[in-house]
Amino acid sequence: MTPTFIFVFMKSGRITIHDIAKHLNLDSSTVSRALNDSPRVKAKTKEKIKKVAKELGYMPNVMAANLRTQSSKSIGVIVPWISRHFFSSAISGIEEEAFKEGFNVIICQSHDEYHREVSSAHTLFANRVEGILTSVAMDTDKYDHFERFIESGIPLVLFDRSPSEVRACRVVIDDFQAAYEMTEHLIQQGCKRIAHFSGPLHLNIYKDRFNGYKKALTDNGLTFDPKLEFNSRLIPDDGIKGIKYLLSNTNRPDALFSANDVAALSAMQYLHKKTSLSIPTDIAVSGFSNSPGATIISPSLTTVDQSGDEIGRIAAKRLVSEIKGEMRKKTRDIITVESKLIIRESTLIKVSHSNQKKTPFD
Amino acid sequence: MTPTFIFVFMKSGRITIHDIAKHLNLDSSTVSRALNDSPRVKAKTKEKIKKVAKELGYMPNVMAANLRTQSSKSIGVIVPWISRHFFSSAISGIEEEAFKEGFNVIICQSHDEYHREVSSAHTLFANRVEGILTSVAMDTDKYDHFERFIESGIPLVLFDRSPSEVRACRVVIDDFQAAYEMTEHLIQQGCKRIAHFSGPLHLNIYKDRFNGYKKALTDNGLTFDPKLEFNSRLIPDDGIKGIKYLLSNTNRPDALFSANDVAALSAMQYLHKKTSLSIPTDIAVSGFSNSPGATIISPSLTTVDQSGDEIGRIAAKRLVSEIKGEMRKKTRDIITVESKLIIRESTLIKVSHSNQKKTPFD
DNA sequence: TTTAAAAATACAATCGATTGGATTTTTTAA
DNA sequence: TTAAAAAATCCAATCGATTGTATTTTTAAA
Repeated sequence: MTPTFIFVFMKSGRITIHDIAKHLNLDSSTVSRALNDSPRVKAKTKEKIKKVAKELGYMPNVMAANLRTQSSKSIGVIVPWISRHFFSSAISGIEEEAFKEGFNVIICQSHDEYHREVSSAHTLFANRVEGILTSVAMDTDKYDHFERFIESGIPLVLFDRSPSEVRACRVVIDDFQAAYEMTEHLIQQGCKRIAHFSGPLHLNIYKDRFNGYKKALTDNGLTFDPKLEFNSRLIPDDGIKGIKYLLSNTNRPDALFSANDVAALSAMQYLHKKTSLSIPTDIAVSGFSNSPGATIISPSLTTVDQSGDEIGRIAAKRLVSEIKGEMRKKTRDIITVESKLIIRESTLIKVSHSNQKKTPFD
Repeated sequence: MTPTFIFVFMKSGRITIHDIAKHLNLDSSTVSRALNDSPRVKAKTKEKIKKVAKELGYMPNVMAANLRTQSSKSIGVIVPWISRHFFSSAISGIEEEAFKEGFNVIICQSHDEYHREVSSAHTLFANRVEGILTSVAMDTDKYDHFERFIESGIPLVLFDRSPSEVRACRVVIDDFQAAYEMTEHLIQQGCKRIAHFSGPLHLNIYKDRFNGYKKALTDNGLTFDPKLEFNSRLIPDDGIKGIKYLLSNTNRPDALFSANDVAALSAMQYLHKKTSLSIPTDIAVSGFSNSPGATIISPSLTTVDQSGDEIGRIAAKRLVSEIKGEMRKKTRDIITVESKLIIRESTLIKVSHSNQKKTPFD
């Protein structure tokens, strides 16, 4: 290689398979096949080609390859809020899995707004993502923007908030069962008037949690009192409004099961600062999601652990296998990920042996 | 348009500019120019073309355009942990800004490991990202993997953990000043033996915080006692180890300033559960970052607010303007984002009027 | 009406890798 | 030694949009 040659390379910026081919007096097609380990190239030739490629610092131009193969090697993710712990954990799991499989992850957030979700879906479609992972916005009650992917044969996997109206695989936890167990736990602790903070009920997760709660009540001889339900979007402010509402009732509850941790935490803070009620003896409190705050608050919050990381990982795995065409048929499978009741101080009225855990402080 | 024609379109899947051109008996170059609003195409022709494009449901093939223009329209982000609140907020801000400018955001996480950071950088380079945003891993103390971008003229912007060894713009807060103010605040509260949880000191942010702390001590007539420094990676476990260590000293501190919230929070929990010391009267505690847990813990944690969202947004803005070539010279600017001392209960020994804030519970 | 200038459009190469088919080289068998 | 089979390599089209240059059409001026 002459100095002039080097200069040309430097100037043009990047090495292509043609440069390698020229170097070895071969055709670029042979170089391409060699680098892709095609059986059509002799082993010895492959070696030579790979050696030169390395020497010249060759890096394949992903865009060119993608154009030719009509594959973008990227998947899209739409979540309500990137910075919400559950979602960022899910993204983390998705990223892990996707990168392992050679996919890039393009992230969008809907801010829980329908129109933003639609526009993100458009953007991802235009970017030719090979698959979509999403947890829908609270506002979303129409699903046409997803149909487009389904019609184009682009795999779609829903996780967490996953409306059954969408014809796609769903990765969820058993919200009904988890809520049922949580409610039974409260009943076992002796609670009789158990209140519930419910979320938007057009979203299956909140509907299921609500139903699990009601079923556990009736199965245990308690009747569901509509006055003990407070429906909201479950943002911090709603927790305060909700607990205020419940306490304003003549017959206040002796337990609160919130459909998410966020609202439970702010309700607890309200109880601490503005009332003399103590948790859990006067009122037991539990949440849902096992957010980081649950162990920070005192008393620590009983909740349901749903690993965002694991859900994200599993959803991504499924998506990739659909993209690769490994699925017999892209049916509307429901993949249920294990969730777990985490009993902490906020509901432990009767201290039992099995519930006394080692703390990290010992 | 004949039915056969439609069929061909359907079958081939997607409409290209050539299809539009054929439809109107024009050349594809004219179609391309029309869709890009080139002045070389008559207004009337543009209209016709856009109308047909819409009718046929044309969507540009981003990959083809990118290949031709040699631009990927995407930027890469490498952060230690996607799911850490500060970073997910930063990503959120980055996403906002990038999408507004038509860039996709490809996310990688280093898990605070050097080799993962290197391999992420490689992946992003291979994907021809047009710019990189990063906060480096704790383990990272070599920076060659970034040089490659700089040499190739690919803009790089560091935020948060941003070693000055890298020849790139940095978006940071004034860690020295913030730590200085925090320490002075503790001194004003009457604390005399102020301990510090320091982070890895090869990272500028932790070094600056440490230095700001020491300077404030000496400026206020206190001497820095090395026994009151506990150095670690500041993970939750380190908070416990650190406070245990400090309490084992003969002369225990009356204040603790942790270089992050995580370690401060776990130290506080240890103090609650395993000692009879009360916060802030026996020992005042403060952290850094204003993580969500800071308002959940009781007493609420005094800390320094650094908006991840804003830092991400500003870093992305800068990166985009470097990509667009709007910078005169890509000098190693340092952009300082405003941070703010948030005084809460964990350090409020003397209650002053100015510090009494309205709570969201009123 | 003619012609030069300007505007609009067409042509064709290009980005870099992939891939079916054609051609050349090597191997194997007769 | 030669022909057929197999292996290795080359040729050329392709993916879809972009863009410099060439050509045609329109407009304006003489």
